[in-house]
Amino acid sequence: MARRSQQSNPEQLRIQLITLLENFESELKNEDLRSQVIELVPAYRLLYDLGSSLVTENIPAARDRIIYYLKKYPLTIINGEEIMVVAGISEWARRVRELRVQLGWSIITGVSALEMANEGDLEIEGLDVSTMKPDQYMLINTEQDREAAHRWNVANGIRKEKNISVQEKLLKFLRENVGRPVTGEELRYVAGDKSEWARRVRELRTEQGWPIITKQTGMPELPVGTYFLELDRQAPVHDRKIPDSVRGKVLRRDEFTCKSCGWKIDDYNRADPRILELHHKVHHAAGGENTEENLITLCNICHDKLHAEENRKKNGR
DNA sequence: GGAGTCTCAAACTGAATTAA
DNA sequence: TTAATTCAGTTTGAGACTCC
Repeated sequence: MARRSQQSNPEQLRIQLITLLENFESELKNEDLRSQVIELVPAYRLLYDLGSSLVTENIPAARDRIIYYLKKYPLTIINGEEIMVVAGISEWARRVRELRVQLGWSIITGVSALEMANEGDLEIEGLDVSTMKPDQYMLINTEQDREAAHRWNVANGIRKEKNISVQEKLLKFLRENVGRPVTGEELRYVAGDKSEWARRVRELRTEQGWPIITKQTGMPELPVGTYFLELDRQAPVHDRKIPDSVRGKVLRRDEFTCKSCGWKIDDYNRADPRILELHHKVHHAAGGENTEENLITLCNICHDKLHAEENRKKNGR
């Protein structure tokens, strides 16, 4: 089936629709169901056209009208029915998906919003995203991510892999994108839409020590709902037990800055892909606790140097 | 003729409802 | 209360049609 022809004058469409519905009064007296249904079909067509004609800019494609509408109201919960109206096609959900996964627009649905909100990865001032329904949508970033098509192909390959856990798939995708932000929707897709994917991501961060950060857990300039694997390396085992709450407080106290060399999270670039780590002043092995007082922020370069120096002293070299 | 656009159909999932 | 069923929404490959 191909695209339908579209008329663009809303007032003309409105009048046509009213005329059609008025004429339908006599059809209602007709007892033949099929005849009634056939008479009503043009009204559905007209309603579709009227909805799409509300976008007064000359945007012929339904997909473009959808993103136009979402960009007009970013960080706003949009009902699926609204999108249906401006799209003016029956398969509007298919178009939303293409915009999201193939064209790189950060459109989240209620399903992923809830998952991310539950893990504290999606906080938007003045908005309770956890109340979003599965058929509600939100554009969280008005900038298109043009690398998304490539990432989508990578994600698709990983998603289809057999005999591999959801967590392993998520980690594999993140490691394919070290130093590049990925969206929660992409992670959900990689996970095969299994629930609890956001929890699996948190476990990778807090229990397995992968430096996966979000707006809330270390990189304030990241867009909401975005995940970022800073470096392809795990934190040492003893550093993996630091609670997120303590980690966040120490990073904020130290202003996301290495207390040795002054490297800041803002200085991050792929040519010098450092990460910020927490160093125990009194070593974990010596009974040092995971408290704010006993932790200090260092970049991984300074952290490694410090431990190497301490080992040299310990070995009398 | 090819790119772009759109719909169909089937498989799948989770929520809601109903029956036992 | 639990199991079964229904419903609604999502995803995806395939293919039809339009436009340039």
